[in-house]
Amino acid sequence: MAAAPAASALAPAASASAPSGRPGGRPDSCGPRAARGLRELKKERTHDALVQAAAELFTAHDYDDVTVARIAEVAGVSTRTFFSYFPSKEDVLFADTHTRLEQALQSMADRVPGESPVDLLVRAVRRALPASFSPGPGPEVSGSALPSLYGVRLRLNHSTPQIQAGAMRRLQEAQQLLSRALLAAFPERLTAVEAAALVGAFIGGISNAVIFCLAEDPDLPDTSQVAFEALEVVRRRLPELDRGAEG
Amino acid sequence: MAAAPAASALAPAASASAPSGRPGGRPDSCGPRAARGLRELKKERTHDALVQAAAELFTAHDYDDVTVARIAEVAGVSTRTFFSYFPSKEDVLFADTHTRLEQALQSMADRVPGESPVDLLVRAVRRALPASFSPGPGPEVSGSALPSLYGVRLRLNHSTPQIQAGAMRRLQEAQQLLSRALLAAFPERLTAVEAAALVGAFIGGISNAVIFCLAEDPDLPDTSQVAFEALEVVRRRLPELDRGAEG
DNA sequence: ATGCTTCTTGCATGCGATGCAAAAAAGTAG
DNA sequence: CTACTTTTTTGCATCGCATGCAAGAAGCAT
Repeated sequence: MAAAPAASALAPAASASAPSGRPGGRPDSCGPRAARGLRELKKERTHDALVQAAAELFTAHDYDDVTVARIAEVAGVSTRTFFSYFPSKEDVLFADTHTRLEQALQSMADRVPGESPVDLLVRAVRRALPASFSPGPGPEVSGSALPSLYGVRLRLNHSTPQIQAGAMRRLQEAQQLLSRALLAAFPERLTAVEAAALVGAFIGGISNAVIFCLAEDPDLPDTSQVAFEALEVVRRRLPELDRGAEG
Repeated sequence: MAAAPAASALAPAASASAPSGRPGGRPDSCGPRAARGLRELKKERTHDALVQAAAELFTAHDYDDVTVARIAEVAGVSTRTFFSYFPSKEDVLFADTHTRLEQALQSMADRVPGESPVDLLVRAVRRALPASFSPGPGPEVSGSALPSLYGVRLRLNHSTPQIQAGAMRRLQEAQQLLSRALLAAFPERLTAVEAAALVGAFIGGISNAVIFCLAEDPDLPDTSQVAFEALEVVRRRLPELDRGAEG
């Protein structure tokens, strides 16, 4: 359908999901189906209903043609309640993105002895990539498989600047956390600039390649293929592309 | 004061500045002071007045505390008129960013014979960098020196997610154009993925390093120093950081 | 001046988002 | 089951951003 962002791919950041009121995004950790009380259970149900409703509506209509009131209506709650689950209309679209980032950060945490900084970074990125580009149902969050918010984001990203901007900002925040984690894994060997430059180079190279190719061909079959190619370019072929010659 | 974005640094994209009505951003090209009629002159004056008013207000107050109505009032026009000069409140903050991108794209156009792809890219980036990080008055647009929107962006960028998002989106669009230009400069030697990966790696590495360092120390004296360091890391030290050893 | 074009302005409208207080539901005793 | 506390939902009012429209004002030509 549409085209632009590998940005949404690598996930958002650690922003608190609960706006003001109590009914936070979801009963925090506590295993998938360990709802202790009826309260927690209904909160989870409402949360999922809102995401589900949003996914369906955004699949069928443009971003600006879907009102928060309509999402809430389909989910069976009042408009006001929506904003006690998500701080903005935009956020419901990124409800599933915390998982990938946490995976990547986890990879960063357990580092293999002989590994180089780039090794570690690449391993973390590789682990997050496949889940980021599968157009199928996103990683099931909390037992009930949510609809593919990734697919919706992918389509809305070239049609709606606001979504593209939000995706890029979240990707940026993820890079900050990854940089910090990489620096923490190699406190002796890396400076802050080196860690951040490495993370930015790999994530930036991959995401820009995917976005660029999607802009050329919106119906690109395999985006993860492009992502892995770009990864290799940044890691291996960069010196070669720095050698002068006549093209 | 504040902290985050080298993003705003590299400028925005080719988005049309005029929303709906005629009174576009500014009489397009036609030299600094070649106003042919009274119409064009007043348009330019109003445009600059709006930017000036916005810069002053955003310098003194937070983004959300400055209403469009107030900006228009200070500029001496009606609220409605603001939106015939800028499509949104956000856009007035990025009124000066087209210059740097055009500079970089221009550098891409005239390529030196023996130059490698990385050479060319680095030259283009190097040319855009200094202008991007000087906290002084931005590049004077059209004769009258406008106040430093860069400084305002820098401060608002860590306090206002919306601005950070907008800056990242514009940087992303700039990367798209740079990728296309680089590919056009080396049609035989580069694939689309390679060109995009290169651009993304360098811009991503630099911007993430600057943002990361600014997050650690908001009052960092010389951001361009960090930028050039990051550039060298991506270009030269990447292979070294890929060699396994005990840290 | 007479018209034509272009820009400005005010008005009405719709939507996103927040604060507040009342109503409803869940949880906890007794 | 009843009474009481806590939490969640809801409606309502409000504000700001943004757009469309039509009337008015200003530049501009003949």
